[in-house]
Amino acid sequence: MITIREVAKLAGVSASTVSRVINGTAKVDSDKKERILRIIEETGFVPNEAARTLFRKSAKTIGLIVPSIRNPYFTELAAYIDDFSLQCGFRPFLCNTGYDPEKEKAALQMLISMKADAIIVASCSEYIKEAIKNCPVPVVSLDAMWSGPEVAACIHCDYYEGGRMATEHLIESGCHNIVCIKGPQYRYSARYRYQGYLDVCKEHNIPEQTVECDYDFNQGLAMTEELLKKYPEVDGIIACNDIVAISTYKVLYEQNISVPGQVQIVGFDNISFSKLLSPELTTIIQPIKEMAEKAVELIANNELTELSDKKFIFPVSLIARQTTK
Amino acid sequence: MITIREVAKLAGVSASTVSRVINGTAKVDSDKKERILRIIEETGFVPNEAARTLFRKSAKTIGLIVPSIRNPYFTELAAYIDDFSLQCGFRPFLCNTGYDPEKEKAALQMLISMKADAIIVASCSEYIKEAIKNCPVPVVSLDAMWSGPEVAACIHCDYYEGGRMATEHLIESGCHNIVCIKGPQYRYSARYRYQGYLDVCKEHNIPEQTVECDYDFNQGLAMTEELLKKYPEVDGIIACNDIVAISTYKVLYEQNISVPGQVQIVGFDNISFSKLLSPELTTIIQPIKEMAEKAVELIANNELTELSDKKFIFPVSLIARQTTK
DNA sequence: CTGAAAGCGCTTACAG
DNA sequence: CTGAAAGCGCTTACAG
Repeated sequence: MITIREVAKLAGVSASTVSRVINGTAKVDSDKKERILRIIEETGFVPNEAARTLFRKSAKTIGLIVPSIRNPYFTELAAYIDDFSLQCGFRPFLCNTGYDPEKEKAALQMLISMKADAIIVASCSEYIKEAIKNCPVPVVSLDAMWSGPEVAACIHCDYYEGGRMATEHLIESGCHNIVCIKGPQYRYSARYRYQGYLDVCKEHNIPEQTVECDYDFNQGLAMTEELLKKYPEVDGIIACNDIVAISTYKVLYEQNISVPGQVQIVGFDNISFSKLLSPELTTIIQPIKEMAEKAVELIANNELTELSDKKFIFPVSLIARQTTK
Repeated sequence: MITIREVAKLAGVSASTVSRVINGTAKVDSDKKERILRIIEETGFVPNEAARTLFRKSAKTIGLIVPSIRNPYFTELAAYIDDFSLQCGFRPFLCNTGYDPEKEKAALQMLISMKADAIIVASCSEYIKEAIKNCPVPVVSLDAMWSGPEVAACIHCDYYEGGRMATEHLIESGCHNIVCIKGPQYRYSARYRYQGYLDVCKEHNIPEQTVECDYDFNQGLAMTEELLKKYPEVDGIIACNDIVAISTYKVLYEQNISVPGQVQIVGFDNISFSKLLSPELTTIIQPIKEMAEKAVELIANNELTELSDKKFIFPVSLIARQTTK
């Protein structure tokens, strides 16, 4: 691979000068500039990023740690972070953890060693807090209600209100027997949505009817069957996320229970697939795009220096489609 | 950030020695070793990857360029490449191009500048060939039937046979009026699948009935409506991929045309979503996992040095689910 | 078994 | 406007 020194030699100038035209960091005689540019073009020279990173102590990259890229919710999140990062002149670096706390730590470590400028952790468990504590680069928590000084900023949406909205919508749509498939309760998103459901039930004097389920398709299948046995009168289901809502629909479909005729369904997340389904899924929208944008913006604008505990809570909304009346 | 020199000083040894224990690259006195390890632990020292990369001229990373991470087919591919790369001691680096040739080139350039050890390009158009030609690192083409010396290896599956299988399955399932929604014909995958359909039609003396459609949901919606007008007698549809198959199902669902009762559908890809749908989608399976594994394996085992034109063609298979009888 | 030295390829004060 | 020098943090011959 050709180096900046060789380019310099070919152009009859010093490496400093070549560097200056590449980076536009100082005025350079236009003749020389042209020559240098031509040589770069001809030789296909590209600066060695490792050397640059070593010098500036920054890789100009934003790390993103997600539990699973296979989950379309995170895929979308990643896609937005990707776009915004690039737009802001950062390389996005995506790490999958498969929900494994050890891999979360490993990813964090790797990103640090690569001189990432900031790290966005999406939907991580609290286990990682410890590891984040002495992280030398700012960490932004996305889609998790962390508080505390570990994290430079915390961006999430109003899970509680989402839980309320879903329940109220079902009531307004004529449901009398609402069952909540509550998500994994060690997660804030699940806990707060459930609380929203609970409060609306109390306000309306409706009994609490629940089963619990991970954010997982197959478990969604199993829990829906259980739900049907436990609450045969059900006419409305709040699924803990869209994936589980899709399992729910599947079980209902197999059992010839009409949706939304006999049972109505609401999901959470508005993953892109939710509107490809037939019937299209009614769901709670989290403004993923805006949240992703905010995260990158904070990093790019360097608003994380005096860090500690910035919080950004985004509103949710309900989109009524075909699984509710 | 603490450096290896500071660790060395704290441990009362030289940087060389610390380096040796970190990399296990030579015997070190066990007392010193222990001391060094303790200091590393205490200080949370992590080696600067940029410096390492600069020295060894390799970032120990595998670049992956895909058209769109939002497409679940590529997401799955990326997830497998991710896992396998990590297992082989490489960092996976994912780049999205949004089907933009300029971004493909930019991604390639970036990966080169970062000293990636190899680059996997998935489903790229032929435009990128030119850029690949003088790529200093080996490029593996995945899911595209490129030939030629630009590429160190070419991994894809048997598109033609896939096209045949889909058609034959529909015929065996009792279809008499099969319409092929052929994919974008500038893509090998689409071209060869279409050819397979064509040949089976000829063999069975069935008329060719087609519309053309990008690998895109919304266009799939539009083309299905067109198809229904153009061929009102249709009783079997071959969609160019699973996403389009899902659009097709949607249009049929909205028009109260029963699937598979009145119209049967076959897709291509077996994206994870295809079996979450109700009814579950009959589709042609490409062994994505095996293809991803092969790509990483070639790179990790350094079988690409004498490069040029290694070809690996994987067999496809059909999985009959609920959209065919 | 261990350390001093050189070098990976860049960039930016520092002189001029 | 431009070049020589130093340094970013590692690793590996090279001596010992």
